[in-house]
Amino acid sequence: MPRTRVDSPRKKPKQERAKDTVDAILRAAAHILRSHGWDACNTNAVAKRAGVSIGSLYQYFPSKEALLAALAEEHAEKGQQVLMRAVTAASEHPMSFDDTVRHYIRAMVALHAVDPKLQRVLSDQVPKLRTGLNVVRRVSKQSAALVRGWLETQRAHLRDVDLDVATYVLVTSVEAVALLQVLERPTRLTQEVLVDELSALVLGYLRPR
Amino acid sequence: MPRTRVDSPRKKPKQERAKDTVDAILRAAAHILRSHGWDACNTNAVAKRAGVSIGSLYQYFPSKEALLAALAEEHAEKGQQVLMRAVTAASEHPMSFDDTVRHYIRAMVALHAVDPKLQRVLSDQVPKLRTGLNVVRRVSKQSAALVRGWLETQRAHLRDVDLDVATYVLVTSVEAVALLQVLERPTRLTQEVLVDELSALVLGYLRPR
DNA sequence: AAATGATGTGAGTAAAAGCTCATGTTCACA
DNA sequence: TGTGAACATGAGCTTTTACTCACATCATTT
Repeated sequence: MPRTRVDSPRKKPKQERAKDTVDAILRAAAHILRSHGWDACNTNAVAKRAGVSIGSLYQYFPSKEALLAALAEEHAEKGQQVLMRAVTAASEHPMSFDDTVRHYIRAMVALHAVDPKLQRVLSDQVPKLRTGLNVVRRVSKQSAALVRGWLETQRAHLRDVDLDVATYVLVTSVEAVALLQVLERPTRLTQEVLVDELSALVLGYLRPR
Repeated sequence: MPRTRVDSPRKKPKQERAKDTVDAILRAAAHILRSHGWDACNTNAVAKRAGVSIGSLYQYFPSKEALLAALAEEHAEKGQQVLMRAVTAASEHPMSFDDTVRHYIRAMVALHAVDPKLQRVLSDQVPKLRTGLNVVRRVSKQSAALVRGWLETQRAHLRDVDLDVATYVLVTSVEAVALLQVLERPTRLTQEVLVDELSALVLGYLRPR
């Protein structure tokens, strides 16, 4: 593997056909990640699948890393939108503590059910992209902040617990269990069951004895 | 990256100095994984760090994959020993339901505190080793079976729950949270706190309302 | 229509990394 | 002390892959 770059911005597409090119490249990268995994996702293969020349790819992405980072950001932003919709829905229809938890967990499970293969590959491999504080990291920080903020308002329903610690424990375990949807799992572990179990996990953890 | 092999067994070391060589190679691979990660762990670097020639490495490991699989197996076996010690300790000193949970969780947290960097790299990357049903997979199956078996004996203390599903949820979330020890985390999340929180998580999940 | 810039091409370069093999060295044992 | 087996060496082969560049084509402006 030769050196990889990371730096130096590249052209932004200005014409319509250039936008199509960029999109074809991102679609192709996503497809290869899903179907053949991270290691198979090399720039030549992406260009070929996208039906463009390797040169075109490097017109818009300065490096392989930048391409994958862009894809990860796109994916993360879609995820954030799903979450934000869940937040506004929750604020418009006030519910009980328990129902609110279920509501958010349902959103998380749904989030990981969209393109789960890609989700898995990205969450496995994105950490090693040395692209500084990127959108992905920002989104997960925001999610954590969201959880923490909500916990703060619900202190009355909670056992005595350090909110930072609780946020970490919750975010981590919910994420890990929701990601299970991609792997081999007991057949009975449907999406609905997953929502039930994660709710039980979270509520049991937060509830005073 | 050229073709990788996977197949064809290689010599077993018979003399003492050959055992030293093999060990040096494994130590070197572990060190590089810890300090520079999976991608930096190439066979040439391993051989160099081990102070042996690349040829020697290939005398004992038919491929890079075989080397890393061997390392993973070694690590997994150490882990299994820790767990088995916890099991026998628990059977020798009968405890309450809650204390038993804490006891196992303490063992899990301790397990992940031993060489946590290596632990993290291996659990991130081992899934993609196409080495069939290997020791690693066997160990995690065994652990799950252990948990499931124990849950079965404790039905009386449990809410009504599908044991397969519960096992999955517990194993996954405990593993994920225990792995947090390696990443950036709130400073207050010490090992002791981790044991407390994971116990709360597990007990809250299993306890009838 | 000429000029200018945006977009597209793909053969080719260079470096990294897995792995081989011809050859040399050490050890066990007669 | 000689002989064969085990062990060790490292230059170099080969494939893979990130990336460049000289050039061609398309779009827009004047």
